Amino acid sequence: MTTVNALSEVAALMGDPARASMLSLLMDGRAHTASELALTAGVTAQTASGHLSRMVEANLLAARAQGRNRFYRLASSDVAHAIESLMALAGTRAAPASLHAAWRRDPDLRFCRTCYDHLAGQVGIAVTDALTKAGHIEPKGPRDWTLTEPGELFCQRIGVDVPGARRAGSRHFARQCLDWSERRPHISGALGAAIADTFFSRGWAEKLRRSRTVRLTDSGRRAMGSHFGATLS
Amino acid sequence: MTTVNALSEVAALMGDPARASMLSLLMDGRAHTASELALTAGVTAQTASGHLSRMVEANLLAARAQGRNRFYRLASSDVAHAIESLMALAGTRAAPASLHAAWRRDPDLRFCRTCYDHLAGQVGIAVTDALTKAGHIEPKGPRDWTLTEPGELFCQRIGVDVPGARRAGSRHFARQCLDWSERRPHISGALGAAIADTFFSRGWAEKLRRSRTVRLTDSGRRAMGSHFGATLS
DNA sequence: CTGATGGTTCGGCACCGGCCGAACTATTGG
DNA sequence: CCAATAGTTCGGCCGGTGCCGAACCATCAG
Repeated sequence: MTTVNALSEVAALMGDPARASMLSLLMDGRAHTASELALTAGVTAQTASGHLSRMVEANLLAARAQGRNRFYRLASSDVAHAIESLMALAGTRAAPASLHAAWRRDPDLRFCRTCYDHLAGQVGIAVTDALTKAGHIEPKGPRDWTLTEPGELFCQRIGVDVPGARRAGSRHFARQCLDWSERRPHISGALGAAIADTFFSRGWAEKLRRSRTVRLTDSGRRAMGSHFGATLS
Repeated sequence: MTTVNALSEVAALMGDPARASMLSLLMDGRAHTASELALTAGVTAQTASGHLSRMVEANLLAARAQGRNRFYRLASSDVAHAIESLMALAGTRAAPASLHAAWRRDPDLRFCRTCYDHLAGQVGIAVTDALTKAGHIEPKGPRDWTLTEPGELFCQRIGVDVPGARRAGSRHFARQCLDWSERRPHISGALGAAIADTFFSRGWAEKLRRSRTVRLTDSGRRAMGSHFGATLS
């Protein structure tokens, strides 16, 4: 009963095209201003303002005032995860042919992107697969992983701040997040974020402006081979 | 762009209270009739019918007609996953399956009964699940199974007359029949009947008079364990 | 202080979509 | 063949909500 209402309320919030556009943009994990979000949603500022306050009210978004701007971001990685799950569903919808075309249209996004604050797409999957294959992470429960002792050493070696990730409050440490383009779980949670940080700080990857797309640098490609034993198409 | 629309469309479907109620009920993984879903959603049959066809259209649900009922179930585990993610956002856990009054009224019938000439109820489901899990039968088409080579040997070993079943005229050989109490498919058709015959002729089960209820004998319970690897409540 | 920019609140309009009554089809059982 | 039950389609009503114009705060630059 109550859970039903909660489900419909949350889903209804995501079900409006304008709000869905905003959420999509915010999937890059960054904070965006209200006017920026209004622009991408194709509505006026006052309409966007209404949408945004409703989503903050429902704990989908978090807002932060800075100067005369207000920045909005996803409230938690759980929100990002739910959105990814819905996008995965959209992939199964009717007319697979036309949808395939949509995928082809954005191969870079499928190759590597941010999902909230961790890596997704083929690169995210490749990293996750490599960690699994090497025994660095092991499934624990239906939606989590544990970092094994060799995994801990490996992370230390490539410069992932594991202690920092463990300190990350009540956040899940190593979570499975369903990748909508690859349709398989990649690693998220505090550890997933720490790994992504490593990719960016070591210059293995860089965020493209105004997009969730991430470009893997040449040194990033070499790192994928040497550290993760992965060959990317 | 395309992915945004897809996101909002899927979310909007889940965002209606009536549809959310239906999806919540279907989270038990079983198939439910249209009228049952209408009842729990608190809408009339015609309204429910509209909702259901829209969700089938969007590949959220799968429908199957049987007799004069239409059974609806979640189209895939991905759908269940997405719903659970949304529920997690609201901090509420998915409610456990609600028990139907009919189940409590006749637990024996629910445990084991004949469905025309084959076994149904928990035992029918357990047999079917065991055959599936062991790779003895495999789904073929929307409503049939094929008997694999190991399955053929297994049947021969426990004394199921497979050649006789194959000879059974124009009748379907191995058919999926939706179980009324378990709401999941069990095996019917000529092979299902032959399996039931084996249960009766080997003294594993016996029909109760003036009833569809079937009693599993002690040797039947042992057989369920040894041949089918199933533990029954 | 004044003007400019970013953001929110308010009020009213217009449209979408959920709902039901009524009528119709299909299956089952007697 | 008829009655009962399950389900769908059609048409029209009505409420919720997304939208914008206008007015109203807040911050910053000069």
